[in-house]
Amino acid sequence: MPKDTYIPCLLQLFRQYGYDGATLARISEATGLGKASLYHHFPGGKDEMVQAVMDYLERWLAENVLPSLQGNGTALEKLQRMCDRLSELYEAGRQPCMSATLLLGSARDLFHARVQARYCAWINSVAQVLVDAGLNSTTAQQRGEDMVITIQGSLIVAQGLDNPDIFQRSLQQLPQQLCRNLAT
Amino acid sequence: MPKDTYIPCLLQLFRQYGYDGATLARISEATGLGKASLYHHFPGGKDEMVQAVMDYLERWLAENVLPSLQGNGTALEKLQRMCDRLSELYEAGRQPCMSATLLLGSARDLFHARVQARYCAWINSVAQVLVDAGLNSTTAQQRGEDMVITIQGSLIVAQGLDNPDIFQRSLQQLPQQLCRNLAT
DNA sequence: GTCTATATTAAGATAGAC
DNA sequence: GTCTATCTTAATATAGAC
Repeated sequence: MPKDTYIPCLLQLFRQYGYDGATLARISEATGLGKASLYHHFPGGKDEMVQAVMDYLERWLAENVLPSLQGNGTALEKLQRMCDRLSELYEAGRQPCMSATLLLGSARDLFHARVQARYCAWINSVAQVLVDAGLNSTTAQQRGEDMVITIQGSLIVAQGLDNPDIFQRSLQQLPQQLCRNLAT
Repeated sequence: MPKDTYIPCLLQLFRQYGYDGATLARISEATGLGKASLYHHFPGGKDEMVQAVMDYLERWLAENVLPSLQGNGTALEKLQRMCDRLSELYEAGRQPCMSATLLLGSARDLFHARVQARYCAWINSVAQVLVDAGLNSTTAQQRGEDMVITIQGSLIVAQGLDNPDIFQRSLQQLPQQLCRNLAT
């Protein structure tokens, strides 16, 4: 089997258990591959597995999330489309975010630079939508940050209260929050 | 030395490295105690260490955060005082939250129930302040949830962007957000 | 591309001296 | 209350057959 086959499975393990908790024993069991086979596909070990998942996620964002911000419609409509895609990615609040899991653990330094770059790109994309809709760039930047804050926070609280609805409610209110005081 | 001496050090390790990443080797080095001494203070091992840190945090919240909600003043003033205390706890955004770190890792099941109870208590306390100020209870509950969402989310994003100012800005805007459309 | 078998290191945990 | 020494298990990783 080509190694791409195992990426969704690896995503699942790393976002649920974190870098340390996703042991080769668990990975072996979940993928159905022996440890030696895993090293055949990923000679760099877990480090390379995480990088491969990040490649996959970056592709997914580039093909699904960012285009929803660039199509037709008002800023509100664009952000609503984006939120629909994010709800898929996080399975309506049932799944944590891998980047958050990696930031909060011993592997932070390994992956921090890449997570930071992705957060920046995402924030800037949302800010650009708001600037195009007439908002000043300082406020637009803040609201881009607020978007990631709300996503990440509601995923944590959904985990903590064991209630995915909290994520869904936050996501549903988010586009209007980001577009408040906007002419369009 | 009494075992309480080591709690702040343990808090630091668990919130930074998580349950798996805070190895006995690291704990031994940071506390200056040998492994056997650690088991003298905490016979239950890391599990008991985390529980002791949670005891400490619950005491800290009960003595610092909750009283700031029960003193004199408007709802806005109460929430501002609470945010000042939280800024101390998270060292102005430079430190992650231990409960989030524990929720996003392999030890989730061990500590989830206790984290859930604390989130609920905290949300209810804030909701009560807003109800007392005239808000209906459904909206007050939602805003209590929004408070934890904003705290947790801004701590994650502060870590991700390596910029604690994001936490400080969110915290500074939070009380007014929670009190919006309020008569008082 | 997958396996069995194994090497190596580090993890959590305990015994018993001081 | 702290230590050294040790045990047991589990972790990452590799060699080499099929």
